[in-house]
Amino acid sequence: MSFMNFSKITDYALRILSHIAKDSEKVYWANDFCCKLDIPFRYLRKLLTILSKVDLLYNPQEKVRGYQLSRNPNSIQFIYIVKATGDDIIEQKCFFGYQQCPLNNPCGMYYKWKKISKGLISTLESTNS
Amino acid sequence: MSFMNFSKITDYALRILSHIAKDSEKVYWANDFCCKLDIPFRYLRKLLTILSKVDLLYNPQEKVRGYQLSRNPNSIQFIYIVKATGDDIIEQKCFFGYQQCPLNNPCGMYYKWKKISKGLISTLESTNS
DNA sequence: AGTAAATAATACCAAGAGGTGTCATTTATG
DNA sequence: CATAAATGACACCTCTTGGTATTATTTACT
Ligand code: SF4
Ligand code: SF4
Repeated sequence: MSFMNFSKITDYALRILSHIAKDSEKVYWANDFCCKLDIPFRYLRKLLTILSKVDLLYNPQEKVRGYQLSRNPNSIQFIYIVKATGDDIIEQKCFFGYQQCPLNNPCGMYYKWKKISKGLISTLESTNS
Repeated sequence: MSFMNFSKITDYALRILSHIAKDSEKVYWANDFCCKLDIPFRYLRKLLTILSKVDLLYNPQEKVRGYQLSRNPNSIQFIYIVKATGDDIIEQKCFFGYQQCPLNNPCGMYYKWKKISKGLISTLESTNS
């Protein structure tokens, strides 16, 4: 029952990385996020380890707790976060949800949908955390 | 794991109504759809009764089987179908998925997201089955 | 050293979407 | 009228996402 939505996990990842980017020198703990970002604490903790594994976050030093961005915030495009958390941004999806187009020629929605899709993707590519 | 997707039921409804619109005089049976439109038969049957109840389809005459559009195909905008099958197209959704914006001022994504959202909605409004 | 706190790992749980099976009813058709 | 086919209604199932609980481990701090 949704349309222009990311999955929850993507929403949360975007919130976290965007929040960290505001002060990317600081070392953050799970506690720093949960209240401000409206993410259930246990789920947040799970998510943080996921983000570490896909190399968006890391523990800054050996034997030190907490998280930082794994690289310069300017180089983390939103689209990378979206893809890393599993949302499939497909360049051109069928408006009717067909896996395989049953038509021989593009239907009336083909170009309109493509245009929207392109705009969306380029926005996600041109913005960073 | 999805982004620019409708729900399955919306996809199916779009396929059905779009298919009927090609020859809106004909009276259709469930059988006419399932093979061509790639919808599981039992689910299709359930969906057809739903579409009848929300007044997108109707049984053309009393005591006659089958389905037709309930009105002129030109007057059935895609956005109406999308809404009727439960997908919530909200005029302006938060990019980060917040229910309530935690910021005082619009964030960097506000206007970009709004623009995409508007384009999407106007496309769905300006196209019909 | 000893305790508190942060994290990792793992299993489990809940709700909803998508899909199937069954049976009863109703109409078409011979 | 009798039979086949289409439909409606309803229960049930499965899989994924989102979320919780538990336990163990590791580091910070006194
Ligand atoms: S042409 Fe139309 S039906 Fe075919 S894949 Fe493109 S959007 Fe889908
Ligand atoms: S300003 Fe940004 S964070 Fe606030 S509701 Fe709009 S998109 Fe969401």
